[in-house]
Amino acid sequence: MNSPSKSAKGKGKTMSQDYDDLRPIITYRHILSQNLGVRDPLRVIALCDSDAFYAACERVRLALDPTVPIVVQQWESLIAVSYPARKYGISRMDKIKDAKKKCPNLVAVHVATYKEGEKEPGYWDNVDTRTHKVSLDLYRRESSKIINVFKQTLPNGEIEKASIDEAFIDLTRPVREKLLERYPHLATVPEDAPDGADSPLPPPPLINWDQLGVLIPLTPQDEVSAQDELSNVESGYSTTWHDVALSIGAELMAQVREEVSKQLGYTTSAGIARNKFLAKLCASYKKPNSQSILRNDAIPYYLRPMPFQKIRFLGGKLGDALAKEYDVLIVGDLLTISLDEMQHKFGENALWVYELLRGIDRNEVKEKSTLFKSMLASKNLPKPITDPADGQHWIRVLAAELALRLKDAREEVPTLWPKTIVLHARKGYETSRSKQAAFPFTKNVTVDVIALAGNKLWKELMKDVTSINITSVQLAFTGIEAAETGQQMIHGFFKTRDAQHPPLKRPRSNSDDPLDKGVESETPNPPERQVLSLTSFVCERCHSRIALGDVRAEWNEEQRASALAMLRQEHEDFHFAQDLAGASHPIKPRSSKPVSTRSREPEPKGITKFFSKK
DNA sequence: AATGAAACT
DNA sequence: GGAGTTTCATT
Ligand SMILES: Nc1ccn([C@H]2C[C@H](O)[C@@H](COP(=O)(O)OP(=O)(O)OP(=O)(O)O)O2)c(=O)n1
Repeated sequence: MNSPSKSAKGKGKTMSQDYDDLRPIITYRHILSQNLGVRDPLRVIALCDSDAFYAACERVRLALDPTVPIVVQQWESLIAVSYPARKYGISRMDKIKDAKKKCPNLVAVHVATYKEGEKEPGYWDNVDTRTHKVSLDLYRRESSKIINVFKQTLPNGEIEKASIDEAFIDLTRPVREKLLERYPHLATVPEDAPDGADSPLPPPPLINWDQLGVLIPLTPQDEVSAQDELSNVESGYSTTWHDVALSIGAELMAQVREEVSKQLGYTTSAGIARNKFLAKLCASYKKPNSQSILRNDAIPYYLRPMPFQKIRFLGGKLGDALAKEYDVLIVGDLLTISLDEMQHKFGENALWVYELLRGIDRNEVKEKSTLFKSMLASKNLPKPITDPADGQHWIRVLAAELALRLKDAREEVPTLWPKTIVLHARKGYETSRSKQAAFPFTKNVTVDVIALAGNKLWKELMKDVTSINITSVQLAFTGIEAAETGQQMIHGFFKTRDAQHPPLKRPRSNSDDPLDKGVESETPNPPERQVLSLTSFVCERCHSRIALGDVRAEWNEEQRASALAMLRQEHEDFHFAQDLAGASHPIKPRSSKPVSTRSREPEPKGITKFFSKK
């Protein structure tokens, strides 16, 4: 089947040819190929989204029954509302007071917060936005647990974390495996096939969609009819092999979601379709705790009446601009705009918008787990900082968060390291200043090391400034990279380092803090005083004494210890860098193909920057 | 390197 | 609509 015959282009009418690739011919070659990527006619993509995520996390943490109406509170407002609570008409951004009015036995949990002096977030009484900082750590951790269940359940599925509670899964491979397993005759090209491997597959079987989720209807009539193949047959619909693929994808997703539910207690909603965009869009067709399947032939009916501002990337200014420019709201209305016309008005963006509207999305599901990411902790200050000295406090809180997060991240990828640290400070609305610096390559990224670096940046930021009125502080790691190949040496580095500095067996050593190790290792079993007054150390490798260049009188012991720890780490990094330079060169990343069409999610561009500096 | 915008949860 | 993230484009 090829595209429908061309019909004349008319104004104000959407053409059936707008959706012209819904039933591509599928051949043996297709099913036997491994790497067709976005051009695979049997591609199956899923988007899985956790229901009322923050609320679910708190519900699980508190071991509450899933039916209790629970809500996550942030100051006086709500940021997540469980489905049971939604039954009472409660919505996000209701005030907690109103919510309680609507549902007197509502369970309200305030988000965990960091507060002054505490290294870890907690659930405190009397939280206050002026003194506390919201912590999303629980949700991040639960999120990564869910991702791990995905990975473990679908060893062959490519997984891309899309947000704290969403992930795309490329099911194409596992689906094809099952397809061939279940229909082994597809694996061999018949002798009498007219075009050999390029012959079309034989007719597909009927599908029993029971238990597989909700089918998004093909037509208004289909909407009211029973969801089975028989009725489809009667209405003239014929199943495709891609439908079969989708149904297998749905099976897999049902399994995965069941695992998440069993292992972790979270319900999820998923969308299953031929590409990311459609998977995402149809995931919200029915929630909670459900999954929806969008067959290719259902795309036009589903997409045309869709308000396009619901589409990812069209939810913001671009969507507004489109709506305003053409004075329309739904996808169908935009189909009348020619590509040329759109390119004229929207340049760069035009092509992929044009394609999106037609259900085309060429983006791959790419595993980007932790790679290529930055890590930012920030705090808006309702009560602005006016004294530069007060910056320290918040920087320390942010540093604590970053330390925790990096530690968590390294549990999965131990060789993760941030190349730079950057501090932003915003005054009022607009006018933000930032300052960045290289971050030492070290395993022991402690609160102190981060805070010290942050404070240094803060000072640079604050100097040559008379009046300050900081309303927002942000501390971030950027250029976080994982050493992948040829990294035995880095593992080695970490190991030797630990071996060289084993925790000394001192009864009440706070051995949790690697900082202690370093200091102590230079002066075994020293009296506390002595340790605390050190301002230099002797390097075991080069036997020189390395001293702090600048010891400030106003430093307290903690600050001094931090400074020393950082100095030591910098010095060790220096040695490590030398070692590296002498060793065979580590990374050469995977191929980066030049193919890429303009897309909103550009292909990885500069992976080659890896280790490029000497 | 610094700043800012945009999009999203 | 608040708070927090992340990425990208521009300067
Ligand atoms: N404007 C927003 C949107 C979301 N979130 C947070 C709270 C949500 O729990 C989490 C996930 O966002 P979703 O948009 O996926 O919404 P929910 O998971 O809460 O509900 P749903 O079941 O509709 O996905 O992100 C937020 O803080 N602010």
